[in-house]
Amino acid sequence: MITIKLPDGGERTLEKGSTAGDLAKSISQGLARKAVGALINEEIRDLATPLNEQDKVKILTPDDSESYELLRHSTAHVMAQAVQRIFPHAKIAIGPTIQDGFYYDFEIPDHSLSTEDLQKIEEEMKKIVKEDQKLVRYNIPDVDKQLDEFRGQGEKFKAELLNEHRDHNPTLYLMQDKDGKTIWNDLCRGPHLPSTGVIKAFKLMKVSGSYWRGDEHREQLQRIYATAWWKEADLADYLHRLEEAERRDHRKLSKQLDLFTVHEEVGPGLIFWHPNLATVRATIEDFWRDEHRRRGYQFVFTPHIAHEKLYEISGHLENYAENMYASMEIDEEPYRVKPMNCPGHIMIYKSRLRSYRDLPLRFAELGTVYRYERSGVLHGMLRVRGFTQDDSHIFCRPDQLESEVGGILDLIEHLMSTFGYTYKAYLATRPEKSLGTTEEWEFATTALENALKSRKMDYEVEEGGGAFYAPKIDIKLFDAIGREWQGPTVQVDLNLPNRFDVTYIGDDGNRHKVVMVHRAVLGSMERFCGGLIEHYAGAFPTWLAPEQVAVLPIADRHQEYANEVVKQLQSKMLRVKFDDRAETINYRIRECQVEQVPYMLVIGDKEVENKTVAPRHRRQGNLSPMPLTEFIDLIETEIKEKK
RNA sequence: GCCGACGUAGCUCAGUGGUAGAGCAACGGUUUCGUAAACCGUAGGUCGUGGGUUCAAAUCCCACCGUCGGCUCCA
Repeated sequence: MITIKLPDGGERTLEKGSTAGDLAKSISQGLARKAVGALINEEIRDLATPLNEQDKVKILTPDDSESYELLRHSTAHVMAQAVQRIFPHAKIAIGPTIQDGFYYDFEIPDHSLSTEDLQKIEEEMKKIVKEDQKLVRYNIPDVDKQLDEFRGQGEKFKAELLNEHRDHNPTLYLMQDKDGKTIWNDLCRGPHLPSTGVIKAFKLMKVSGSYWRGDEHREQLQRIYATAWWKEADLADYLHRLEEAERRDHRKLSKQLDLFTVHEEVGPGLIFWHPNLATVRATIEDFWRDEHRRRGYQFVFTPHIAHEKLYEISGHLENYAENMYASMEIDEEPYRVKPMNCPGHIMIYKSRLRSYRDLPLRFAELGTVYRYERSGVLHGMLRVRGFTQDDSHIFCRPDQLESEVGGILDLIEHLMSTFGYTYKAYLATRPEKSLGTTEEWEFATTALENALKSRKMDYEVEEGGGAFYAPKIDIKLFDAIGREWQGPTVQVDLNLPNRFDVTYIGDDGNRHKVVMVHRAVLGSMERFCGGLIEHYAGAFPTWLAPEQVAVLPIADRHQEYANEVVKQLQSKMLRVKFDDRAETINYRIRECQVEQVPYMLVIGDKEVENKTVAPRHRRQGNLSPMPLTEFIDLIETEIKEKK
């Protein structure tokens, strides 16, 4: 007999050789019916896994979030089998689970998968689900024999993987029909559902290209992305979430709200900011400058091109050339468009001797840079070739590093919460390939970590996730619908101070290497504003809105007073839209609603007579009529509070 | 860059070998209206670009440009 520990702290005694499934049965018939797998010592396993003495076991049912792993992985196998039924010459590669679903890669000679194929494959998958095939784990007893079999079938990818995993107890998962006959198998470490019959709601989403092992020099494969859920309702929810994301797509909203364009005549990845979005950006930049002044930053400006010498010293030509634009000749000398602002800021630092008393120096610049991105990765405003970073470099003494990082984190938290983002920090430590000494890395990493701790910021350590020249804190943002965005970053640069020999004179009269911190809070104006559009779904809060208030006289006889209102609002620096076109009031209100103007002031007989305005808020609807001064107070307060 | 899809009026889209269409927007007129689309009319397109097939091409073929979805999440 063996004793098994249950999640509620209880124990259960079973016969030796019992499986997780047996345990479920011994607990209750209901649980056994619902069971799809087990969490054994914190690991997701098959229901058929034999248990050992003192195992901690939790039976997994569709109510447990861990069960999605099983569902999606098994559905991936169902899909692979379906694809091979329809395309017998298809060779299977890998099929892992991903966020909300899974994919599977195939090599299908002479056929490109289309949307119609996806439908056919889905139909075939439904059959396999109906057949209720058993998924059985099978230890490969003779690897060479199995390799021969895979090779005989032309399953070269499986053969390659098996050969690599030959010493790790490789397993197959057999898919068997009602009579226990194996009709399909896949090299897989599992775990899996007990059978395909429990699979309920799935949908094949899209086809795309991929490479075997992500290597562009190897076989080009076709990938099918899919999603799977325990209930149809959950699938519907998921599809609805995708629709919501699509509704918020900044490229789509840009057309509706006239925000930005890119032009074929100009080139891909180069953004034209139209007045509406430029207003948003300028407002953010003003805020950004204010917050930097408040924190002792100094603003600098640096040239957009520089002699190649600069990038030779910085090492960018050596390590970053593939992202830089080609050299141009000026007076027979080679110049480059700048891909980064750091070397420029170092030039300013090095323009004179710096004393320890001068430090810290905090140089900040909204610096525009140009980087080559492969054509296929460009994406609206989020991935572009020319962009403006809210860049800053802090030059400080080692004893100042921790408090400087603390100051940056304070700025980050202030800015991000103003925009309504929640966030989480990641501390990325030294990667395998890296510059610098162990002491430098330890010193810098500890300073970053201490700053996080003393601010009580929630963070996770990403071992080896740092840049080759710097440990860093990366902050991930979560937007209004819970999506994750790449956010602020703080890096302690262990490279450039050496390359440029950036020093200060210490109180001992000697030269010391400066500590250089590189940081961006918004990242780039392009990506940040693109993200904001989606975060707010185009409805910018009043302080950012391109047009903050619209004035709408009902009829011509109200124009004079309406004009008066417009003047008053403008004198308060409010961004006013005056719409006295001969359209119906309904029409003009609708247009403002579509344009997401926060406030509309309707002016009719009553308002003229009482010298009031009748405000309508884009979300709250009509507010009670009030004197203009009262409305100005209201909107000014809102703007001041950055709402 | 690679795989796949797509490119028709400012926008959203219809048109699959035989004279380019609709709605919205724009423009002109009428309407002067109380909280999400008044009415009538006008104009607007070398169908992404270039080449080819054909008596005839938005439509079929090729090349290029651009856009979109992917190409990291390891059996």
